[in-house]
Amino acid sequence: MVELSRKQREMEQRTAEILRVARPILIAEGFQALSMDRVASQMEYAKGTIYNHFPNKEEIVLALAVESMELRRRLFEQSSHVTGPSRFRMMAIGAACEFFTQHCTDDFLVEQCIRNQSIWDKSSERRQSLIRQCEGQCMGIVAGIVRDAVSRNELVIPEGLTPEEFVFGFWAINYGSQILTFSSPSLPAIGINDPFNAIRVHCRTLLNGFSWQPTMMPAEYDELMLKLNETLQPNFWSLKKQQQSTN
Amino acid sequence: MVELSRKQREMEQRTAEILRVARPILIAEGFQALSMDRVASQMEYAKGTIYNHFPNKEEIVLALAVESMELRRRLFEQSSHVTGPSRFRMMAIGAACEFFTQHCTDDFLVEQCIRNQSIWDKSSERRQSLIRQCEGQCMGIVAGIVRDAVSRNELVIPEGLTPEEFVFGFWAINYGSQILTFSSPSLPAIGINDPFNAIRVHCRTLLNGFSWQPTMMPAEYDELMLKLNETLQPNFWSLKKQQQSTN
DNA sequence: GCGTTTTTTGACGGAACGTCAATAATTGAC
DNA sequence: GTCAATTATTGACGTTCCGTCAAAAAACGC
Repeated sequence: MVELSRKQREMEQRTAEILRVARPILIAEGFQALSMDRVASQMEYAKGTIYNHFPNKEEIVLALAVESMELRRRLFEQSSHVTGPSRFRMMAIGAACEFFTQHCTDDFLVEQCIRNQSIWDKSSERRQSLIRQCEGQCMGIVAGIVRDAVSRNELVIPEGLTPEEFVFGFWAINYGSQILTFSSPSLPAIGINDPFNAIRVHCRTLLNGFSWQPTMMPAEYDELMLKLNETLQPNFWSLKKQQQSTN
Repeated sequence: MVELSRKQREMEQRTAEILRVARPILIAEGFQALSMDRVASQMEYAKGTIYNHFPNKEEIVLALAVESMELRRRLFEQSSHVTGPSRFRMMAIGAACEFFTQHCTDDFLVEQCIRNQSIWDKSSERRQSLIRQCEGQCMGIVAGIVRDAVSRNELVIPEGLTPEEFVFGFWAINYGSQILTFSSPSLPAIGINDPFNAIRVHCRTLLNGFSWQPTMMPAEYDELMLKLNETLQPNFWSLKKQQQSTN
Protein backbone atom coordinates (compact mmCIF):
# COMPACT_ATOMS: atom_id res chain seq x y z
CA MET A 1 0.00 0.00 0.00
CA VAL A 2 1.11 3.53 -0.80
CA GLU A 3 -0.54 4.66 2.40
CA LEU A 4 1.33 2.24 4.57
CA SER A 5 4.63 2.97 2.98
CA ARG A 6 4.21 6.69 3.50
CA LYS A 7 3.73 6.08 7.19
CA GLN A 8 6.65 3.76 7.27
CA ARG A 9 8.73 6.37 5.53
CA GLU A 10 7.79 8.97 8.09
CA MET A 11 8.58 6.56 10.86
CA GLU A 12 11.99 5.78 9.44
CA GLN A 13 12.70 9.42 8.91
CA ARG A 14 12.02 10.12 12.54
CA THR A 15 14.12 7.18 13.62
CA ALA A 16 16.96 8.72 11.66
CA GLU A 17 16.20 12.09 13.20
CA ILE A 18 16.48 10.59 16.68
CA LEU A 19 19.88 9.22 15.83
CA ARG A 20 20.92 12.55 14.39
CA VAL A 21 19.99 14.24 17.64
CA ALA A 22 21.46 11.54 19.87
CA ARG A 23 24.85 11.19 18.19
CA PRO A 24 26.38 14.54 19.12
CA ILE A 25 25.18 14.17 22.70
CA LEU A 26 26.74 10.73 23.01
CA ILE A 27 29.98 11.87 21.45
CA ALA A 28 30.38 15.13 23.29
CA GLU A 29 29.06 14.18 26.70
CA GLY A 30 29.06 10.43 26.90
CA PHE A 31 26.55 7.69 27.49
CA GLN A 32 25.23 8.91 30.80
CA ALA A 33 24.49 12.36 29.42
CA LEU A 34 22.34 10.86 26.71
CA SER A 35 18.86 10.78 28.19
CA MET A 36 15.55 10.00 26.63
CA ASP A 37 14.01 13.15 28.08
CA ARG A 38 16.72 15.21 26.52
CA VAL A 39 16.37 13.65 23.10
CA ALA A 40 12.61 14.05 23.31
CA SER A 41 12.66 17.68 24.31
CA GLN A 42 15.30 18.48 21.72
CA MET A 43 13.10 16.92 19.05
CA GLU A 44 9.95 18.52 20.48
CA TYR A 45 8.26 15.20 20.91
CA ALA A 46 7.07 13.55 24.07
CA LYS A 47 9.24 10.88 25.60
CA GLY A 48 6.72 8.19 24.84
CA THR A 49 7.11 8.84 21.13
CA ILE A 50 10.83 8.18 21.33
CA TYR A 51 10.01 4.92 23.04
CA ASN A 52 7.95 3.99 20.00
CA HIS A 53 11.17 3.91 18.03
CA PHE A 54 13.66 2.56 20.56
CA PRO A 55 12.74 0.47 23.60
CA ASN A 56 15.60 1.97 25.64
CA LYS A 57 18.56 4.21 25.26
CA GLU A 58 20.96 1.32 24.87
CA GLU A 59 19.26 0.50 21.59
CA ILE A 60 19.89 4.03 20.38
CA VAL A 61 23.57 3.61 21.15
CA LEU A 62 23.70 0.30 19.35
CA ALA A 63 21.98 1.83 16.35
CA LEU A 64 24.60 4.57 16.29
CA ALA A 65 27.32 1.96 16.57
CA VAL A 66 25.93 0.09 13.59
CA GLU A 67 26.27 3.25 11.53
CA SER A 68 29.83 3.78 12.65
CA MET A 69 30.86 0.21 12.08
CA GLU A 70 29.34 0.28 8.62
CA LEU A 71 31.58 3.19 7.82
CA ARG A 72 34.57 1.18 8.93
CA ARG A 73 33.42 -1.72 6.81
CA ARG A 74 33.10 0.48 3.76
CA LEU A 75 36.57 1.87 4.29
CA PHE A 76 37.90 -1.68 4.45
CA GLU A 77 35.91 -2.67 1.41
CA GLN A 78 37.33 0.25 -0.51
CA SER A 79 40.88 -0.59 0.57
CA SER A 80 40.60 -4.20 -0.43
CA HIS A 81 40.05 -3.18 -4.05
CA VAL A 82 43.51 -1.65 -4.40
CA THR A 83 45.48 -3.31 -7.16
CA GLY A 84 48.89 -4.86 -6.68
CA PRO A 85 50.42 -7.60 -4.53
CA SER A 86 48.39 -8.87 -1.59
CA ARG A 87 50.66 -7.00 0.77
CA PHE A 88 49.66 -3.72 -0.84
CA ARG A 89 46.06 -4.51 -0.12
CA MET A 90 46.89 -5.36 3.50
CA MET A 91 48.69 -2.07 3.82
CA ALA A 92 45.69 -0.35 2.31
CA ILE A 93 43.66 -1.80 5.16
CA GLY A 94 46.24 -0.27 7.46
CA ALA A 95 45.70 3.05 5.73
CA ALA A 96 41.97 2.69 6.32
CA CYS A 97 42.64 2.04 10.00
CA GLU A 98 44.82 5.12 10.17
CA PHE A 99 42.15 7.16 8.49
CA PHE A 100 39.49 5.86 10.84
CA THR A 101 41.65 6.61 13.85
CA GLN A 102 42.57 10.08 12.73
CA HIS A 103 39.50 11.35 11.00
CA CYS A 104 36.61 9.36 12.37
CA THR A 105 37.32 9.70 16.06
CA ASP A 106 33.66 10.26 16.78
CA ASP A 107 32.77 6.98 15.21
CA PHE A 108 35.45 5.27 17.18
CA LEU A 109 34.05 6.68 20.42
CA VAL A 110 30.66 5.27 19.52
CA GLU A 111 32.17 1.90 18.69
CA GLN A 112 33.92 1.88 22.03
CA CYS A 113 30.71 2.63 23.88
CA ILE A 114 29.15 -0.67 23.02
CA ARG A 115 32.03 -2.76 24.39
CA ASN A 116 30.21 -2.69 27.64
CA GLN A 117 28.32 -5.53 29.16
CA SER A 118 25.46 -3.47 30.51
CA ILE A 119 24.71 -1.82 27.18
CA TRP A 120 24.97 -5.09 25.36
CA ASP A 121 22.68 -6.84 27.84
CA LYS A 122 19.79 -4.45 27.44
CA SER A 123 19.70 -4.33 23.69
CA SER A 124 17.81 -6.45 21.22
CA GLU A 125 19.10 -9.60 19.61
CA ARG A 126 18.35 -8.08 16.23
CA ARG A 127 20.63 -5.13 16.54
CA GLN A 128 23.28 -7.20 18.25
CA SER A 129 23.40 -9.46 15.28
CA LEU A 130 23.76 -6.47 12.96
CA ILE A 131 26.88 -5.52 14.88
CA ARG A 132 28.23 -9.02 14.86
CA GLN A 133 27.54 -9.26 11.18
CA CYS A 134 29.41 -6.05 10.42
CA GLU A 135 32.32 -7.16 12.57
CA GLY A 136 32.34 -10.45 10.74
CA GLN A 137 32.34 -8.72 7.38
CA CYS A 138 35.31 -6.55 8.35
CA MET A 139 37.14 -9.65 9.42
CA GLY A 140 36.08 -11.39 6.23
CA ILE A 141 37.53 -8.69 4.03
CA VAL A 142 40.92 -8.75 5.73
CA ALA A 143 41.04 -12.51 6.10
CA GLY A 144 40.23 -12.71 2.42
CA ILE A 145 43.35 -10.73 1.60
CA VAL A 146 45.36 -13.04 3.83
CA ARG A 147 43.99 -16.16 2.16
CA ASP A 148 44.73 -14.68 -1.20
CA ALA A 149 48.30 -13.92 -0.11
CA VAL A 150 48.73 -17.50 1.00
CA SER A 151 47.38 -18.93 -2.23
CA ARG A 152 49.73 -16.69 -4.23
CA ASN A 153 52.68 -17.84 -2.10
CA GLU A 154 53.30 -14.32 -0.91
CA LEU A 155 52.74 -15.28 2.70
CA VAL A 156 53.10 -18.31 4.92
CA ILE A 157 50.94 -18.18 8.01
CA PRO A 158 52.75 -19.54 11.08
CA GLU A 159 51.72 -23.03 11.99
CA GLY A 160 48.65 -23.30 14.20
CA LEU A 161 47.08 -19.99 13.20
CA THR A 162 43.94 -19.60 11.13
CA PRO A 163 43.87 -16.66 8.72
CA GLU A 164 41.45 -14.98 11.12
CA GLU A 165 43.77 -15.50 14.05
CA PHE A 166 46.52 -14.03 11.93
CA VAL A 167 44.36 -10.97 11.32
CA PHE A 168 43.47 -10.83 14.99
CA GLY A 169 46.96 -9.62 15.89
CA PHE A 170 46.64 -6.63 13.59
CA TRP A 171 43.15 -5.97 14.81
CA ALA A 172 44.35 -6.03 18.40
CA ILE A 173 47.30 -3.73 17.89
CA ASN A 174 45.23 -1.18 16.00
CA TYR A 175 42.28 -1.36 18.31
CA GLY A 176 44.42 -1.33 21.42
CA SER A 177 46.44 1.65 20.33
CA GLN A 178 43.32 3.54 19.49
CA ILE A 179 41.82 2.93 22.90
CA LEU A 180 45.01 3.78 24.69
CA THR A 181 45.48 6.91 22.64
CA PHE A 182 42.03 8.19 23.43
CA SER A 183 41.64 7.08 26.99
CA SER A 184 45.04 6.89 28.54
CA PRO A 185 45.63 9.94 30.62
CA SER A 186 48.46 11.91 29.13
CA LEU A 187 50.37 9.47 26.96
CA PRO A 188 53.03 12.10 26.24
CA ALA A 189 53.77 12.27 29.96
CA ILE A 190 55.03 8.72 29.86
CA GLY A 191 57.12 9.20 26.77
CA ILE A 192 54.73 8.46 23.93
CA ASN A 193 54.55 11.45 21.65
CA ASP A 194 53.51 9.88 18.39
CA PRO A 195 51.55 6.71 19.11
CA PHE A 196 50.25 6.73 15.61
CA ASN A 197 53.71 6.51 14.04
CA ALA A 198 54.73 3.88 16.58
CA ILE A 199 51.92 1.61 15.49
CA ARG A 200 52.81 2.05 11.86
CA VAL A 201 56.37 0.93 12.61
CA HIS A 202 55.05 -2.06 14.54
CA CYS A 203 52.74 -3.06 11.72
CA ARG A 204 55.56 -2.85 9.22
CA THR A 205 57.74 -4.95 11.50
CA LEU A 206 54.96 -7.49 11.83
CA LEU A 207 54.40 -7.75 8.09
CA ASN A 208 58.12 -8.10 7.49
CA GLY A 209 58.42 -10.47 10.43
CA PHE A 210 55.90 -12.78 8.80
CA SER A 211 57.86 -12.33 5.56
CA TRP A 212 54.81 -11.14 3.71
CA GLN A 213 56.22 -10.48 0.24
CA PRO A 214 57.46 -8.08 -0.87
CA THR A 215 59.24 -7.22 2.36
CA MET A 216 60.10 -3.58 2.62
CA MET A 217 62.66 -1.27 4.12
CA PRO A 218 61.26 1.49 6.31
CA ALA A 219 61.59 4.13 3.61
CA GLU A 220 59.88 2.00 0.98
CA TYR A 221 57.10 1.18 3.38
CA ASP A 222 56.48 4.80 4.26
CA GLU A 223 56.57 5.76 0.62
CA LEU A 224 53.98 3.17 -0.31
CA MET A 225 51.77 4.18 2.61
CA LEU A 226 51.98 7.73 1.40
CA LYS A 227 50.98 6.69 -2.08
CA LEU A 228 48.15 4.52 -0.80
CA ASN A 229 46.88 7.39 1.28
CA GLU A 230 46.94 9.71 -1.68
CA THR A 231 45.02 7.22 -3.77
CA LEU A 232 42.51 6.19 -1.15
CA GLN A 233 41.86 9.25 0.93
CA PRO A 234 39.52 10.93 -1.55
CA ASN A 235 37.39 7.80 -1.49
CA PHE A 236 37.61 7.58 2.28
CA TRP A 237 36.44 11.15 2.62
CA SER A 238 33.52 10.65 0.33
CA LEU A 239 32.47 7.53 2.23
CA LYS A 240 32.66 9.51 5.42
CA LYS A 241 30.61 12.36 4.00
CA GLN A 242 28.09 9.86 2.75
CA GLN A 243 27.72 8.41 6.22
CA GLN A 244 27.36 11.83 7.77
CA SER A 245 24.50 12.80 5.52
CA THR A 246 22.73 9.54 6.26
CA ASN A 247 22.94 9.63 10.01
CA MET B 1 48.16 10.41 69.34
CA VAL B 2 47.23 6.83 70.01
CA GLU B 3 43.60 7.88 70.06
CA LEU B 4 43.72 9.53 66.70
CA SER B 5 45.54 6.71 65.06
CA ARG B 6 43.05 4.19 66.35
CA LYS B 7 40.28 6.16 64.72
CA GLN B 8 42.25 6.47 61.56
CA ARG B 9 42.80 2.74 61.57
CA GLU B 10 39.10 2.07 61.93
CA MET B 11 38.38 4.50 59.15
CA GLU B 12 40.84 2.83 56.82
CA GLN B 13 39.51 -0.57 57.71
CA ARG B 14 36.06 0.51 56.73
CA THR B 15 37.31 2.04 53.52
CA ALA B 16 38.82 -1.32 52.69
CA GLU B 17 35.57 -3.02 53.65
CA ILE B 18 33.65 -0.80 51.25
CA LEU B 19 35.97 -1.82 48.46
CA ARG B 20 35.62 -5.45 49.42
CA VAL B 21 31.85 -5.15 49.14
CA ALA B 22 31.92 -3.07 45.97
CA ARG B 23 34.35 -5.15 43.95
CA PRO B 24 32.21 -8.24 43.36
CA ILE B 25 29.23 -6.08 42.47
CA LEU B 26 31.23 -4.14 39.92
CA ILE B 27 32.73 -7.27 38.44
CA ALA B 28 29.61 -9.38 38.32
CA GLU B 29 27.04 -6.76 37.40
CA GLY B 30 28.91 -3.78 36.04
CA PHE B 31 29.23 -0.14 36.86
CA GLN B 32 25.58 0.78 36.73
CA ALA B 33 24.63 -1.99 39.13
CA LEU B 34 27.03 -0.64 41.70
CA SER B 35 24.96 1.79 43.74
CA MET B 36 25.78 3.59 46.92
CA ASP B 37 22.50 2.46 48.48
CA ARG B 38 23.34 -1.10 47.75
CA VAL B 39 26.82 -0.91 49.19
CA ALA B 40 25.45 0.84 52.26
CA SER B 41 22.71 -1.65 52.92
CA GLN B 42 25.05 -4.56 52.33
CA MET B 43 27.44 -3.12 54.88
CA GLU B 44 24.61 -2.20 57.25
CA TYR B 45 25.58 1.43 57.35
CA ALA B 46 23.63 4.45 56.22
CA LYS B 47 24.42 5.87 52.86
CA GLY B 48 25.82 9.04 54.35
CA THR B 49 28.54 7.03 56.04
CA ILE B 50 29.72 5.64 52.73
CA TYR B 51 29.89 9.19 51.46
CA ASN B 52 32.29 9.97 54.31
CA HIS B 53 34.75 7.64 52.64
CA PHE B 54 34.10 8.26 48.96
CA PRO B 55 32.56 11.41 47.51
CA ASN B 56 30.87 9.43 44.73
CA LYS B 57 30.75 6.01 43.24
CA GLU B 58 33.24 6.85 40.54
CA GLU B 59 35.86 7.25 43.25
CA ILE B 60 35.12 3.77 44.50
CA VAL B 61 35.70 2.42 41.04
CA LEU B 62 38.95 4.31 40.71
CA ALA B 63 40.08 3.00 44.07
CA LEU B 64 39.36 -0.53 42.89
CA ALA B 65 41.25 0.18 39.70
CA VAL B 66 44.26 1.35 41.65
CA GLU B 67 44.33 -2.00 43.46
CA SER B 68 44.10 -3.91 40.20
CA MET B 69 46.74 -1.86 38.46
CA GLU B 70 49.06 -2.27 41.39
CA LEU B 71 48.76 -5.99 40.95
CA ARG B 72 49.74 -5.63 37.35
CA ARG B 73 52.67 -3.48 38.35
CA ARG B 74 53.87 -6.05 40.84
CA LEU B 75 53.63 -8.79 38.23
CA PHE B 76 55.75 -6.67 35.89
CA GLU B 77 58.18 -5.86 38.67
CA GLN B 78 58.56 -9.54 39.45
CA SER B 79 59.09 -10.41 35.80
CA SER B 80 61.73 -7.76 35.30
CA HIS B 81 63.96 -9.50 37.83
CA VAL B 82 64.38 -12.63 35.74
CA THR B 83 68.02 -13.30 34.96
CA GLY B 84 69.38 -13.71 31.45
CA PRO B 85 69.48 -11.68 28.24
CA SER B 86 67.25 -8.64 28.01
CA ARG B 87 64.98 -10.50 25.66
CA PHE B 88 64.27 -13.07 28.34
CA ARG B 89 63.13 -10.31 30.62
CA MET B 90 60.91 -8.88 27.90
CA MET B 91 59.40 -12.27 27.38
CA ALA B 92 58.88 -12.55 31.12
CA ILE B 93 56.79 -9.38 30.88
CA GLY B 94 54.86 -11.17 28.18
CA ALA B 95 54.33 -14.05 30.57
CA ALA B 96 53.04 -11.59 33.17
CA CYS B 97 50.61 -10.20 30.62
CA GLU B 98 49.43 -13.68 29.78
CA PHE B 99 48.96 -14.43 33.46
CA PHE B 100 47.05 -11.23 34.01
CA THR B 101 44.83 -11.93 31.03
CA GLN B 102 44.13 -15.50 31.99
CA HIS B 103 44.00 -15.45 35.75
CA CYS B 104 43.19 -11.90 36.73
CA THR B 105 40.23 -11.32 34.48
CA ASP B 106 38.36 -9.56 37.26
CA ASP B 107 41.14 -7.07 37.64
CA PHE B 108 41.15 -6.48 33.95
CA LEU B 109 37.45 -5.74 33.97
CA VAL B 110 37.99 -3.17 36.66
CA GLU B 111 40.86 -1.62 34.73
CA GLN B 112 38.66 -1.40 31.69
CA CYS B 113 35.91 0.35 33.61
CA ILE B 114 37.97 3.44 34.18
CA ARG B 115 38.73 4.01 30.50
CA ASN B 116 35.58 6.02 30.38
CA GLN B 117 35.41 9.74 30.23
CA SER B 118 32.47 10.11 32.57
CA ILE B 119 34.07 8.10 35.35
CA TRP B 120 37.34 9.88 34.94
CA ASP B 121 35.67 13.29 34.99
CA LYS B 122 33.94 12.83 38.30
CA SER B 123 36.87 11.50 40.26
CA SER B 124 39.46 13.31 42.28
CA GLU B 125 42.77 14.55 41.00
CA ARG B 126 44.48 12.62 43.76
CA ARG B 127 43.27 9.22 42.74
CA GLN B 128 43.69 10.00 39.07
CA SER B 129 47.33 10.69 39.68
CA LEU B 130 47.68 7.38 41.53
CA ILE B 131 46.47 5.66 38.39
CA ARG B 132 48.71 7.66 36.13
CA GLN B 133 51.61 6.97 38.42
CA CYS B 134 51.00 3.24 38.35
CA GLU B 135 50.65 3.27 34.60
CA GLY B 136 53.87 5.21 34.36
CA GLN B 137 55.64 2.72 36.58
CA CYS B 138 54.51 -0.21 34.46
CA MET B 139 55.80 1.60 31.41
CA GLY B 140 59.00 2.45 33.26
CA ILE B 141 59.72 -1.16 34.06
CA VAL B 142 59.31 -2.33 30.48
CA ALA B 143 61.02 0.68 28.93
CA GLY B 144 63.89 0.01 31.34
CA ILE B 145 64.31 -3.45 29.88
CA VAL B 146 64.29 -1.97 26.38
CA ARG B 147 66.91 0.64 27.27
CA ASP B 148 69.04 -2.04 28.81
CA ALA B 149 68.71 -4.14 25.67
CA VAL B 150 69.84 -1.21 23.57
CA SER B 151 72.82 -0.47 25.76
CA ARG B 152 73.87 -4.13 25.58
CA ASN B 153 73.56 -4.07 21.79
CA GLU B 154 70.92 -6.75 21.90
CA LEU B 155 68.38 -4.49 20.25
CA VAL B 156 68.29 -1.57 17.86
CA ILE B 157 65.15 0.52 18.12
CA PRO B 158 63.90 1.65 14.71
CA GLU B 159 64.72 5.21 13.93
CA GLY B 160 62.30 7.80 15.23
CA LEU B 161 60.91 5.70 18.08
CA THR B 162 61.50 6.35 21.76
CA PRO B 163 61.86 3.28 23.97
CA GLU B 164 58.41 4.08 25.33
CA GLU B 165 56.95 4.24 21.85
CA PHE B 166 58.62 0.93 21.15
CA VAL B 167 56.90 -0.52 24.22
CA PHE B 168 53.63 1.07 23.18
CA GLY B 169 53.21 -1.42 20.36
CA PHE B 170 53.39 -4.35 22.73
CA TRP B 171 51.12 -2.60 25.17
CA ALA B 172 48.59 -1.97 22.41
CA ILE B 173 48.58 -5.51 21.08
CA ASN B 174 48.20 -7.03 24.51
CA TYR B 175 45.64 -4.56 25.69
CA GLY B 176 43.70 -4.67 22.47
CA SER B 177 43.55 -8.42 22.37
CA GLN B 178 42.37 -8.52 25.93
CA ILE B 179 39.55 -6.10 25.26
CA LEU B 180 38.51 -7.86 22.10
CA THR B 181 38.63 -11.24 23.78
CA PHE B 182 36.39 -10.15 26.60
CA SER B 183 34.02 -7.88 24.80
CA SER B 184 33.78 -9.01 21.26
CA PRO B 185 30.66 -11.02 20.77
CA SER B 186 31.56 -14.53 19.86
CA LEU B 187 35.12 -14.38 18.60
CA PRO B 188 35.02 -18.09 17.70
CA ALA B 189 32.13 -17.36 15.35
CA ILE B 190 34.43 -15.28 13.19
CA GLY B 191 37.24 -17.82 13.17
CA ILE B 192 39.27 -16.92 16.25
CA ASN B 193 39.47 -19.92 18.48
CA ASP B 194 42.65 -19.25 20.42
CA PRO B 195 43.20 -15.48 20.57
CA PHE B 196 45.68 -15.98 23.33
CA ASN B 197 47.97 -18.16 21.23
CA ALA B 198 47.60 -15.82 18.28
CA ILE B 199 48.92 -12.90 20.31
CA ARG B 200 51.85 -14.96 21.51
CA VAL B 201 52.79 -15.69 17.91
CA HIS B 202 52.49 -12.04 17.02
CA CYS B 203 54.65 -10.97 19.93
CA ARG B 204 57.31 -13.48 18.94
CA THR B 205 57.17 -12.22 15.37
CA LEU B 206 57.50 -8.67 16.59
CA LEU B 207 60.49 -9.43 18.79
CA ASN B 208 62.17 -11.32 15.97
CA GLY B 209 61.13 -8.64 13.50
CA PHE B 210 63.00 -6.07 15.56
CA SER B 211 65.91 -8.54 15.70
CA TRP B 212 65.92 -8.48 19.47
CA GLN B 213 68.72 -10.92 20.26
CA PRO B 214 68.70 -13.80 20.60
CA THR B 215 66.14 -14.32 17.86
CA MET B 216 64.20 -17.51 18.26
CA MET B 217 62.48 -20.16 16.24
CA PRO B 218 58.87 -20.85 17.23
CA ALA B 219 59.74 -23.98 19.18
CA GLU B 220 62.52 -22.30 21.11
CA TYR B 221 60.28 -19.41 21.90
CA ASP B 222 57.49 -21.59 23.19
CA GLU B 223 59.92 -23.62 25.23
CA LEU B 224 61.34 -20.53 26.89
CA MET B 225 57.88 -19.16 27.58
CA LEU B 226 57.03 -22.47 29.21
CA LYS B 227 60.11 -22.28 31.38
CA LEU B 228 59.45 -18.66 32.29
CA ASN B 229 55.93 -19.53 33.26
CA GLU B 230 57.09 -22.38 35.44
CA THR B 231 59.56 -20.13 37.18
CA LEU B 232 57.34 -17.12 37.58
CA GLN B 233 53.86 -18.47 38.10
CA PRO B 234 54.32 -19.38 41.77
CA ASN B 235 55.36 -15.78 42.41
CA PHE B 236 52.51 -14.46 40.31
CA TRP B 237 50.02 -16.52 42.27
CA SER B 238 51.33 -15.35 45.58
CA LEU B 239 51.17 -11.73 44.46
CA LYS B 240 47.62 -12.28 43.39
CA LYS B 241 46.69 -13.91 46.69
CA GLN B 242 48.31 -11.04 48.50
CA GLN B 243 46.22 -8.55 46.61
CA GLN B 244 43.06 -10.49 47.27
CA SER B 245 43.61 -10.50 51.02
CA THR B 246 44.24 -6.76 51.00
CA ASN B 247 41.24 -5.66 49.03
C1' DG C 1 28.38 13.60 84.82
C1' DC C 2 28.23 17.12 81.10
C1' DG C 3 29.22 20.36 77.47
C1' DT C 4 31.63 19.93 73.05
C1' DT C 5 33.00 17.74 69.02
C1' DT C 6 32.63 14.11 65.78
C1' DT C 7 30.11 10.64 63.41
C1' DT C 8 26.05 8.57 61.72
C1' DT C 9 21.62 8.63 59.97
C1' DG C 10 17.91 8.63 56.70
C1' DA C 11 14.58 11.91 54.80
C1' DC C 12 14.74 14.88 50.95
C1' DG C 13 15.18 17.26 46.32
C1' DG C 14 16.35 16.24 41.86
C1' DA C 15 17.15 13.58 37.65
C1' DA C 16 16.36 9.86 34.73
C1' DC C 17 14.10 5.50 33.44
C1' DG C 18 10.32 3.15 31.38
C1' DT C 19 4.99 2.62 31.63
C1' DC C 20 0.39 3.44 30.48
C1' DA C 21 -4.19 5.52 30.74
C1' DA C 22 -5.96 9.43 28.64
C1' DT C 23 -6.06 12.37 24.73
C1' DA C 24 -5.48 13.66 19.96
C1' DA C 25 -5.02 12.59 15.17
C1' DT C 26 -5.85 9.78 11.22
C1' DT C 27 -8.38 6.73 8.55
C1' DG C 28 -11.88 4.96 5.62
C1' DA C 29 -16.79 3.40 5.33
C1' DC C 30 -20.97 5.48 4.34
C1' DG D 1 -18.83 15.72 5.10
C1' DT D 2 -19.55 12.77 9.32
C1' DC D 3 -18.34 9.58 12.57
C1' DA D 4 -16.84 5.28 14.63
C1' DA D 5 -12.64 2.75 14.79
C1' DT D 6 -7.94 2.53 14.74
C1' DT D 7 -3.48 4.40 15.55
C1' DA D 8 -0.20 7.64 17.48
C1' DT D 9 1.14 10.96 20.95
C1' DT D 10 1.35 12.75 25.35
C1' DG D 11 3.04 13.62 29.93
C1' DA D 12 2.02 12.34 34.69
C1' DC D 13 3.39 8.53 37.48
C1' DG D 14 5.95 4.97 40.12
C1' DT D 15 10.55 3.70 40.81
C1' DT D 16 15.42 3.94 41.46
C1' DC D 17 19.48 6.18 42.35
C1' DC D 18 22.33 10.18 43.31
C1' DG D 19 24.35 13.34 46.57
C1' DT D 20 23.08 16.64 50.57
C1' DC D 21 22.32 18.08 55.09
C1' DA D 22 19.89 19.00 59.41
C1' DA D 23 18.98 16.33 63.23
C1' DA D 24 20.11 12.49 66.25
C1' DA D 25 23.53 9.60 68.34
C1' DA D 26 28.03 8.55 69.90
C1' DA D 27 32.53 9.67 71.47
C1' DC D 28 35.48 12.63 73.78
C1' DG D 29 37.76 15.12 77.43
C1' DC D 30 37.48 17.52 81.50
